[in-house]
Amino acid sequence: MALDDRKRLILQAIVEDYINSAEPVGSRSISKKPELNLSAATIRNEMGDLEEMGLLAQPHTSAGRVPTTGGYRMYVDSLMERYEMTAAEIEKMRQATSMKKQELEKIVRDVAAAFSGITGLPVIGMLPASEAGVVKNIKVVKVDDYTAMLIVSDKSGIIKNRLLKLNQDISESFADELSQILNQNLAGLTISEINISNMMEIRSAIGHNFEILTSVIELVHEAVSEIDSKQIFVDGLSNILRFPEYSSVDKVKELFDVLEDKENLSKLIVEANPTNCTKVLIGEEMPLDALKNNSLVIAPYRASDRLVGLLGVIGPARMDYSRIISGLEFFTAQLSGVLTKDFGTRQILLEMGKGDET
Amino acid sequence: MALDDRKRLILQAIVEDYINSAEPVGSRSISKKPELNLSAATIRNEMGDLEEMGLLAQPHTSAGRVPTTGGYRMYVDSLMERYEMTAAEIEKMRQATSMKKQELEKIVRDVAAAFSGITGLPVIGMLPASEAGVVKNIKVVKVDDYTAMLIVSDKSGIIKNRLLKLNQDISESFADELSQILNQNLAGLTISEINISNMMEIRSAIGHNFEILTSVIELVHEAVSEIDSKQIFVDGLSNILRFPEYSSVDKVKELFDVLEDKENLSKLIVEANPTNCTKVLIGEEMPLDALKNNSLVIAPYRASDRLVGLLGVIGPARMDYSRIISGLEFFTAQLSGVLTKDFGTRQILLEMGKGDET
DNA sequence: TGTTAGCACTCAACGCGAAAGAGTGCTAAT
DNA sequence: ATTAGCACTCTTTCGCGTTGAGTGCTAACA
Repeated sequence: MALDDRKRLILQAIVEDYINSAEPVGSRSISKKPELNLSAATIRNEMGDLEEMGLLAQPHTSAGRVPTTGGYRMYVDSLMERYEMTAAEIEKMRQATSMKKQELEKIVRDVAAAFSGITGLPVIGMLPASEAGVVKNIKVVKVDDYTAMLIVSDKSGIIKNRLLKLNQDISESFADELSQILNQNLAGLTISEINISNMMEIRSAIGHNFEILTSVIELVHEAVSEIDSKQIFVDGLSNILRFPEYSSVDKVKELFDVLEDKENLSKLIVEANPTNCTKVLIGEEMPLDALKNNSLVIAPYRASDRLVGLLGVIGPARMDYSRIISGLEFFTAQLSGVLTKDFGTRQILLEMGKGDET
Repeated sequence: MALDDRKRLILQAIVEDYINSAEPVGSRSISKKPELNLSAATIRNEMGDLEEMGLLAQPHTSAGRVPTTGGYRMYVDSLMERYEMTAAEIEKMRQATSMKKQELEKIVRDVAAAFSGITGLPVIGMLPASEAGVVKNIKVVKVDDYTAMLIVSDKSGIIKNRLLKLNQDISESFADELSQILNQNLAGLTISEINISNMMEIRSAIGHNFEILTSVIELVHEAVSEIDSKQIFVDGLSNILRFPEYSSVDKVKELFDVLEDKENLSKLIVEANPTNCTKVLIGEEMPLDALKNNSLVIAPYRASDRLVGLLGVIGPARMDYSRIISGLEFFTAQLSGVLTKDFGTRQILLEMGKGDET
C-alpha cells in the first residue's frame, strides 16, 4: 500500500496531536482540521490503512490511534517541519555560552542546563574522552603554606589539577625541582604505564621525603584516570515528572535507575553512536529494555571539525521531536562555535602535542 | 497524665513498628510482642492515653495508630537505642575516606555518596562558606602553549582555580609578572571590592595586552564568588522512590522541587542551624510547608574544632532515626578525623592567613 | 469510484453499593 | 488493674451496570 500525500498529512496530524495531548487521537478530531477537508469516516479508513502499515496502533479496540515507533520514525524522517527557535530561546542560549574563557566542563554544563530549561526535558552531556591519556606535562606549584597544586596536562590538551596537602612547608624551588623530576619520569607515559617501578625511580631521584612522593604519584594517577574516563552527567532530571508517561513511580524509577548509573548510561550513549550528525533513537529502537517507551536525541559538538563531546535529550517517545532536534542542533552548533573560536586556531583541546615546556 | 515506663515501652514499640511497616499499627500487633506481656485491650487503653498526649494519631477511627511529630520527637529524644554500625558499613565508610590527600569537595562528595548508599536516603552536603572571601594570593602559572592557570587562594585557605585560554603564547616570566601585579592590586580585598577601578589600575600597571587583563579579572571575580557562596549538593535523590510515602508523583515532585532549588535548600539547612551537634528536624518542625511530612537529620563536620561544613539526610518522617543518627554521627566524626589529620596542625582550611608569598 | 452519513458494537472509565476486614471503644467479668 | 467480648466505624475491595468515546461496516450519494 502506498503512502500517498493524504496519508502523510493525516499521519503528521495524528503524531502532532498526540505529541500535544498525550491521548489517543480519534478520527473526529483530525477531520476537524481545516487543512484536510475530510469527514471522520474517510479519516477512519485512512487510519485503518496506516495501522495496517504499522505506523499507528490502537491501545484497545474502541480507542483512538497512537503512533508506533515506526510512525514516529516516519514523522521524524520525512514529515515534520523544522522548528524555528524563538528570540527568547536564542537569548537564553547566548547567555549560557557568553561566559567564555572557562573550562570546557563548565561551558558544557551551563549549556546543558540552559537547554534543559528550554525543552523541559533531562539533558545528558558527555565530555571528551581523551585518546589513551598520555601525560604531556606535570607541574607542581606552591600555592600556600602547606599546600601545592599539581597540574597535569595530557597530549590532547585536557588539564586536570589536584591539591596537594603537605605536612611541612616547601620552598618554591623544591616545587620546581619536583616538577622537573616528575616530567622527566612520567611525560609521554599513559596511565597504565605509571606504576610502582616509575615510582621507585622517582623516589631514588628525590632521595628524601618519601611521603610527599607517595601522595604525588597517587594524585597524578588519579588526575590521569579522570582524563582517561569520559565524563557523563544529566541535568534537569526532575523535568520528566511533568509528563503523564511518568505518572507511576515505577516508571520514574525505571528511568532514574538507568540515568543515575553512569556506566549504563555511557554504554547507551556510545551505542547510539552519533558519529557525525544528530541521531534519534525512538522507543523500541532504544537498546535498553527499560527505555522502550522513551526516545533519545543526541548530537555531537566539535571544536574545528574534531569531535569533542555529545549532548543529548531523553524523554518519552511522545516528545516534540521538531523542537528538540532543531534546538539540539542549534545548541551543539553554538557550542562548537564557541569552542572553535575561544580556543584559537591551534586548539588547546585538540592540539596533538608538539614540544614540551617545563 | 504521666508517661510511665509502660507507656514509654509501648510508644517505642509503636514507633519502631511503624518505621518498619509504614502501616498504622494496631493494638493486637503490639500485644504480641513478648517484652510487654499485655492484652490488646490494655494496649488500646494505653494507646488512647498516648493519643490524648499528642504522641499518636489515628488516620481514621478504625485504623491503627501512627506517631505524630511529637511522638517521633519523644522517640528520638529519649526512647530509641543507639544503632551500632555493622562491620560492612564501617568498611564502606573507611573506603570512602581512604582516598585521602584530596580536595575537600571530593572527599565530602565521596562520603555523602557512601552514606547515601548505606542509608538508602538522599544525603545533603554543604561545603564551607568562607568568611568574607578575602583574596589572599593569586598566582598565574603557564601550563601549556596558549593556556595558563589562575590559582586564587583566600584567607580561610580555600583554593579555586580557572583555566585561562589565550590567543597568543606567553612566557613564564610574563606569567610571573602578571602574578605579581595581581597580588599587589588585589590581595586583601574582598570580592565586592574587586571592581572597575582596580581593573583600571592593573591595566595601567601592565600597560599593554588589554584583552588578557579583561579575562583575568573576570576569572578572578568568578573564582572569588565561588569561594564566597557556600556550595550545596544532594546525592542519591532517587532513593526516596523506594518509600511508599512517595508513591504519588506529586509527592515526589514536591520534594524534588525543594531539593533541586539550591537557594531554598541552603536556606533550609541554615535555618536548621546545627551549630555544634547533630540536629533532627521532624515532620511539622520543618520550616518549609512542602516538607511537613519529611524529616531532616543534619550534623556538622569539623577540622580541629572549627566548623567546616554540614552533612544531612532527608527522608520521610518515618525514617529509621536510630540508624540515621548513629550513622551520620559516625560519618561526620570520621570526616572530621580525616580533615583534622590530613590537613596538619595548622589547618590548611582554617588557617587565618599570616604571611604572603608570591 | 471515492466520500460520507448512519448505526451497531466494543471497551475503558466511572460511580455505586454490598461485603469484607481491620481496628477501635466500651462494658462487664475476673 | 486487666482482659474477654461485642457492637460499631470506616477503609478497601470487588462486582456490576452505566456512560461515552471511538471504531468498523454498510448503504447511500456525488
